[in-house]
Amino acid sequence: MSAHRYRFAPSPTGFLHIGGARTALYNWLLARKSPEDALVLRLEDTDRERSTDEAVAQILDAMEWLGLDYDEGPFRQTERSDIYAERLEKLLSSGAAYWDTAGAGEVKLAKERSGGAGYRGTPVPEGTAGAAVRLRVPDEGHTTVNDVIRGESAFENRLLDDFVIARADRTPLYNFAVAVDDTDMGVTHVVRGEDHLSNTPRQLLVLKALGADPPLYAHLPLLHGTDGKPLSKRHGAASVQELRDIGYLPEAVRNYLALLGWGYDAETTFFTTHDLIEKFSLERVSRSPAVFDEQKLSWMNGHYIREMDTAELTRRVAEWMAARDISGADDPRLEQAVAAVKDKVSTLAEVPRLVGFAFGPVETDPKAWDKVMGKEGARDLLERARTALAGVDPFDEAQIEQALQRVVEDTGAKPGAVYQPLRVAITGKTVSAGIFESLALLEREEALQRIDQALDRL
RNA sequence: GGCCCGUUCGUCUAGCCUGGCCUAGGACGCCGCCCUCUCACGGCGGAAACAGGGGUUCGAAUCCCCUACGGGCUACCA
Repeated sequence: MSAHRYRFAPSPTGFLHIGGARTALYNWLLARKSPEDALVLRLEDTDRERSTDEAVAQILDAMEWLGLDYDEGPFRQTERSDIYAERLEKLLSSGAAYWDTAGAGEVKLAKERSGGAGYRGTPVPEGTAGAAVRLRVPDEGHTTVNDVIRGESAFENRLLDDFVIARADRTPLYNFAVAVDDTDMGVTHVVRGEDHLSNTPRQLLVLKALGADPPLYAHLPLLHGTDGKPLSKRHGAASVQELRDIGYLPEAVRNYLALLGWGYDAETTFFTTHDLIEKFSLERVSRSPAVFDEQKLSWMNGHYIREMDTAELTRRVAEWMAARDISGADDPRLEQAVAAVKDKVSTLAEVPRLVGFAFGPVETDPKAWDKVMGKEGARDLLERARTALAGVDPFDEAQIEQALQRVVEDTGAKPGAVYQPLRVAITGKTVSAGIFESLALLEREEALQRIDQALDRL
């Protein structure tokens, strides 16, 4: 059995968008299928402007968070100029490539005259003003892309231009550089976005000129936004960094991303990463674009949170809070707080939102106050609840519940009429964790104090 | 314009290759009911799709053709 080498090539713009993350994930899943396979990370950074070291570091950081490790790389295009120079020379001396002075305008003109046939240049000596290197494309035959997902697509050579593979200063262009890297790095599988399908014949032509065997290609459908337009930076594409900030779990993101454009069977929705590695296959990848739907991600994330061990979840929440200087990250009651809201949240960010009251002063929402405290009998019930709570010992959920239920029974009030004023008094909001849990979390002294404060205001 | 790719519920998809088991299945979302201290969670039920038109066939979501629509590429960007 031979080893496979998968190539993942993000643009290091400091921004790993959802589509890129999915491509990374698919490559990673494939490369992890067998121990001898490898994931090669090649960075598409001919564009020096955007690919600063900092931007590269951000991409790598996002991949690490997602749990996508690589075996070789990151290879930066800017650091491989020797290799491209050598291959370029080889093509030039064999006549497979030549210097030509035509610019975009001339190419367009020539194509119009020839009725749409591909542009063919006239070789000039190196150093001629404005000359760049073009690859000689055959006039006859087809260049056929054999795609694992889409099958065969044939492109007529006659219609393809002799395209530029290097600038006047011999720096390589994308279609050349990438093909050189594929052979040079021994890449066997290229799994990338569909936007590269039309570039593939050009890369195939370079490979052929170099006398190299092409890798296996798989072009994934693009990802679209909720408006049905392709996702792009200026088009509200979420990045994995943003997903991390909002409080998504990497395992949930992996699961969700895997399902964007791929399905295993009619009913399986949840996959452990182990399952994914085992079950994922390119043959089952969809051919049409998928829309990134955060609602479903959110639901799935909630599922992962509920399934997670509370201690582990607490660790994640603490880490998330600490990274954002949110108070309570190192509070010993955090685990108790997490347990109280585990069923209610769908992201890590919602945890401090629901239990933050326990880790800092009450911030009373005026609307909540008016709505609840303005009700008939609110003050009286709050007072009775206070009295009942003062005698609870130990001050734990079970005892608190008993005591408060007695208040409900004795007064004949609706449970909500007793609990809501209490909730507003101690949390400042109408929405929070369960009232018994919230009270216990606060502990008696603090709870009573907050109730007294509320009573004073009433 | 040329070339290439695509089109199943609002969304992600199963089914398509190897026509009949599809009165098209599941999930998110939505609506209703139940549970309930708020919000959630959970349970139950519901509305909701084969882009259109021609063929082939006893039979087509599945095979063929056309049209429409969407997208990509067509840079001395990647």
